[in-house]
Amino acid sequence: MTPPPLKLDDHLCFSIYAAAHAFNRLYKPVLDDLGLTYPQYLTMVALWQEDGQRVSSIGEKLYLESSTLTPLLKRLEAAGLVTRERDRADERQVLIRLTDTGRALQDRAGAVPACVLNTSGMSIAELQALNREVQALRRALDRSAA
Amino acid sequence: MTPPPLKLDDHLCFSIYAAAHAFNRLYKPVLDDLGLTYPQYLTMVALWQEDGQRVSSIGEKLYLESSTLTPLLKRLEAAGLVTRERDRADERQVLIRLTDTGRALQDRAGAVPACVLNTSGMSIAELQALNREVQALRRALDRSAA
DNA sequence: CATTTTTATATCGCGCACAATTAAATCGTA
DNA sequence: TACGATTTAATTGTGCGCGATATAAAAATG
Repeated sequence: MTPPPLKLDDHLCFSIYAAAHAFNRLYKPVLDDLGLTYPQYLTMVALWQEDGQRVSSIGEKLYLESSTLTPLLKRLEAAGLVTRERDRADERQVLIRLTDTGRALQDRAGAVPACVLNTSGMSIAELQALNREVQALRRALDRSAA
Repeated sequence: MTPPPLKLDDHLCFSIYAAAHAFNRLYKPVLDDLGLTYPQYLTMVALWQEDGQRVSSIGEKLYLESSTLTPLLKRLEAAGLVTRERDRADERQVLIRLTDTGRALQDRAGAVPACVLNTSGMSIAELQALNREVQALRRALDRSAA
């Protein structure tokens, strides 16, 4: 009486994994226009929301480790979008701040979420509802991991 | 009258992206036990469902390119789970077949989807319903990309 | 005040993930 | 048969993403 083996399409994890790739492909031309990768875009969104954050603060919001963020932030710095500066009060911390160029990029960044609305054929309400469901799933998966 | 800038949590793409990472973290200990990474697990699921596929056939099912699959399949071959053999009828094609070890691994692989049920606190019906919604989202995003 | 522990970021190694390119085999059509 | 177009997989280069570890600063401890 072993349970029947799950097929690919029965895996919720796979539909999530595949949807993440689909978003990446959809965003690719728009993000190329901004000169950003997708994780870089998320980092900029976090900084537009609150400037002058520490590396670990960004990591907590994006659920990413410093081993991922440090090189990513160096690339954003090389692109002239952010500055990386040690906090004088606590030299362990590195403060990430937007440059004028980085701040200005926000004006063009609305094209990213906009293209989801255009191409998915789903309404804002539908997208918001699904967003809440997936957020609840993530929280449920994270709870056990803690 | 520019639209207000979207915050991180307003992004459906981000909840999907973060949920994919959460699955990875949840699966990590179980997959370590099987000696597989997550994309390797998906590849094995595809082969358990249908043995003897070409590289491109696996790629179509997982939405992955040969540049991703070729090294991944070589690692599965090195682990003794699959064989890679050129089709004699058409030497361009490489047929991927399960070894006895690879087939046998399926018996222990049920632990992977099982741990979602255990830790998410969601019912099978809820997980299936969300799966269908996310699948529909992926299809909607893919349609425009074609 | 010296030692230990904790905290914050950086480094390294491995495995994806994809775009662009290459190389080889097959097919289509003259 | 010839030969350009197509198909199939492999290769290369860039950028994540994380675990393990290193380094340095700050805080806690005695």
